[in-house]
Amino acid sequence: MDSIYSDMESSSCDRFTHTDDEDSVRCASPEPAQQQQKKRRRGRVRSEATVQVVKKNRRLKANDRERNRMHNLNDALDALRGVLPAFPDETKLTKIETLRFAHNYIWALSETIRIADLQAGKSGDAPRLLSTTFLGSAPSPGSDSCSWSSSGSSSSSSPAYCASSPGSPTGAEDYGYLPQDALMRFRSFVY
DNA sequence: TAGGCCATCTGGTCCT
DNA sequence: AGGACCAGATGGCCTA
Repeated sequence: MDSIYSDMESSSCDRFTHTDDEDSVRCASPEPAQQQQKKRRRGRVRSEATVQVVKKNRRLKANDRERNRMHNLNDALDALRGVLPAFPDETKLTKIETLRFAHNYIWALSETIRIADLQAGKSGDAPRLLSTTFLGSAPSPGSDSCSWSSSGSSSSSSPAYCASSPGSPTGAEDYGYLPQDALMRFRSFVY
């Protein structure tokens, strides 16, 4: 990072001079005083060096905003991790794992509610769906595990990420979005 | 050491 | 004009 800026300064404005007491950057003026006065009278004429300084400051501000934006995004991801079922000693889910897991989790909850509505007052099967959906033994709407996707208004469609790497929510042994041992513990947790 | 994940910088584009 | 958003590039850290 420092190298980038030092690069910028050295290459784009070789008239820059650095003062020892501050971080500011200045450009030495090679022009005679008379010429400078003319420019000043004409108004908003900026030297090339000044333009470079302005550009650099804008870039630094933009970097700062971008950093904050990404921090906000990460905070939101952390909040999402916080509401997903997890274990205290579990390693933190990666970003993509968090998103996929959340997607599947929401779908499973929706399915649970739907089944519960359908079987209201009949049986206590609904709570089992949540666990079986995550853990691989959920009944699949299609014979192949992941060829089905959420399209249209069907509430029983599977997560759209089903077929995407790294994991399939319906394959018993392939759960790229959750560590294997976590799945084993999650199984007992949900049940 | 290769590969995965992440933070950051950067330039482009769109919007207000 | 300036800010938000996005995607690509880059380099650091960690793990198998």
